[in-house]
Amino acid sequence: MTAPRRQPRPGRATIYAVAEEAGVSIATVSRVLSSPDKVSQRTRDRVLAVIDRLHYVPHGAARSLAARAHEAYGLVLPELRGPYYAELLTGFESAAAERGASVVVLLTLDKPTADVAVRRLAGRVDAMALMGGAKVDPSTVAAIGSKVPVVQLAGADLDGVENYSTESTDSARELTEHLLVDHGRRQLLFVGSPADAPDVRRRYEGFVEAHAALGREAAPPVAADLSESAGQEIARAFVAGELSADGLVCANDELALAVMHGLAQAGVDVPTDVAVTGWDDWMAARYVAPGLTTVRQPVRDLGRLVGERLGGVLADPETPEPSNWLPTSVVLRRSCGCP
Amino acid sequence: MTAPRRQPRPGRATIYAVAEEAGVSIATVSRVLSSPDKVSQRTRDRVLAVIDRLHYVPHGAARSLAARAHEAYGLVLPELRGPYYAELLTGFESAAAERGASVVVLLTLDKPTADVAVRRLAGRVDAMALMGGAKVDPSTVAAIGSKVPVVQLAGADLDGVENYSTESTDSARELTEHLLVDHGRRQLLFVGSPADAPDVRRRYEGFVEAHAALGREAAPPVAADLSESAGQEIARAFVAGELSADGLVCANDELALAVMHGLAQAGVDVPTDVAVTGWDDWMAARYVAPGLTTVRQPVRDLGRLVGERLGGVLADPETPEPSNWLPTSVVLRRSCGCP
DNA sequence: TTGTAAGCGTTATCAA
DNA sequence: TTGATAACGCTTACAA
Repeated sequence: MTAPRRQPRPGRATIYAVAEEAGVSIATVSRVLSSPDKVSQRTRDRVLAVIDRLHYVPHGAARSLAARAHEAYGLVLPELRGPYYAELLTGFESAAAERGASVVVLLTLDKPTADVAVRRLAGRVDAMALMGGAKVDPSTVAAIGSKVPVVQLAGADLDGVENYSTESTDSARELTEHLLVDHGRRQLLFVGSPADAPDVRRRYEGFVEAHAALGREAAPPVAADLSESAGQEIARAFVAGELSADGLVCANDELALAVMHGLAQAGVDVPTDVAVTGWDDWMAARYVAPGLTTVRQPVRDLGRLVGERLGGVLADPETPEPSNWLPTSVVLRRSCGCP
Repeated sequence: MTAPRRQPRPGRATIYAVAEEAGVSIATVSRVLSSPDKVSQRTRDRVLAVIDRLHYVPHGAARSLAARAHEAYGLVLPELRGPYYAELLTGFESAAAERGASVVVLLTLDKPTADVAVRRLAGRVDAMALMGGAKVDPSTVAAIGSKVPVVQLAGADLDGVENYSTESTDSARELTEHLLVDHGRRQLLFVGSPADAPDVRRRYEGFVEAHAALGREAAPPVAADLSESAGQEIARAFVAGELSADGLVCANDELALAVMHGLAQAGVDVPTDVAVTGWDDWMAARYVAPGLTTVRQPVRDLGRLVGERLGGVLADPETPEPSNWLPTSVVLRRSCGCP
């Protein structure tokens, strides 16, 4: 029996309360929880019974402090709209959970002090993943990178920061060539803002490459958020004649679907009058008419890969870096002109 | 100047390193961060400069331990598919962030030891919200409820646990009556598993009530997950004649859309041959043809409400409980038979 | 197999 | 305005 340091404060039972009740030292209680085999059967049972009766739950912060591990990974995302981020988080959480780590999610959109929040987060997790589109300042990335392992997701290529993403440029080129060559489209427009996110930029690069390969010049991108309202606006502009094209390569499905819908309402036929393509292959893409031609990416796998990678470097900093991109595939449906 | 307790370990700078560098005590460094006005301008500037130079970030666990607050809220969800959970999380995170709290997300689906994870989570957060569909054992809820404030989201009515949800039964009754009365449907089937989640159960109750109000008896529910594959299976069964109905009231949009799509492929006309309705009003619902009649819920607001509520009870346990349900609205489109 | 005791890196109380 | 110092609730050598 050990000297109890405090009177049984109401609220949460501590390891001291359990130790006292069970007539053992706090070290033994700790052992019962973390290395049960180092404790005799009898003692273990007695302690476990008390733990159960008192609903004892170890204080996470105290545990983290003593064990020098937060047992948590951070994930920084711009937002959660659409299927992309949710899938990413699902894969990430799953990998984290398998390693006994919780996931702390930080959404940066609409947060004026996102960089401060990211720095703060770095003090509460063992490692973190930053989505490129979250627009965390490179200086912040560098600062926290010196404290905890940090990787980027679909981010810009920063010095010394691993970057994991799905393949984008090649698929965008393939898709664009398909429109240009197979469907003979003459005037394509890329809808999306390359400056907003590195992966959108890579898609636009593929768009440009496809044109270049045919000796043509790609039009500059038509700026648009990856949102429904941006899509409606694009459709309006198109119908109003402010935009002229026979093919719209949209940066994601949400945008593409909104565009298609707006076009259809104005009597513009897709794909006859204008082809439309998206990116992500979310569920709705195959449920609308015409079906949306798009690019499928293994986003959940990407999240899982990154979660596993964080676990890897944490376990051993020398762990070799895995392949940092995942293959995507073009999914042809009717919106591009395919039968 | 204070006695430095440790040699400057590589990796993370501690408050001691900052104090030493700035020639002040750790207490002063702490004050600079938490109550800057209690420190003289000169000292503050000097300390801040060092903090900046060293990229000092306070150790979250140490801070939580000393300050007796984790500065984190937990959110337990079954999964993240569809727009519902992502919206919920977005609202929740936003409210948490405004209160300086991080959000720890736990996904229970496919986790054999979800209850253990939830208990563990209770030791790392100041308060938590549990989604009803996450199927956390009531005994677990009770156990952790004695340690930290806990509320349920769209959950079952448990003794002593606040439950927040969107209104369901009334809207389901209204929707069902609309099908029965306005469209003269004679044979409706509810597609979904009431036992899987309390809010699905409440929707089915509304379905039953509508029938009862007309002196009819509702058919038992047709079990189905809220998933695309379940929807395909339902469509197959319908086409195969295993299910007979002139109206399908589906538990959510994902399910409804998959059913509609499967039906359309088999040449069954919606709504002529069979009406279909969903729940959630996600984006795709208005982009498919025919548009999906569904129920719109303010899910993001719900998440925000719950986050605010946790902040409220934490700040003052006597904070009066806010209204615990949010209104929903039936959205009529063509899939129910409306023009 | 068990207990003692020294941290872990902060916050906050009390003096100075 | 600042500095000592005692918690905070654990983990983990090291002893016994």
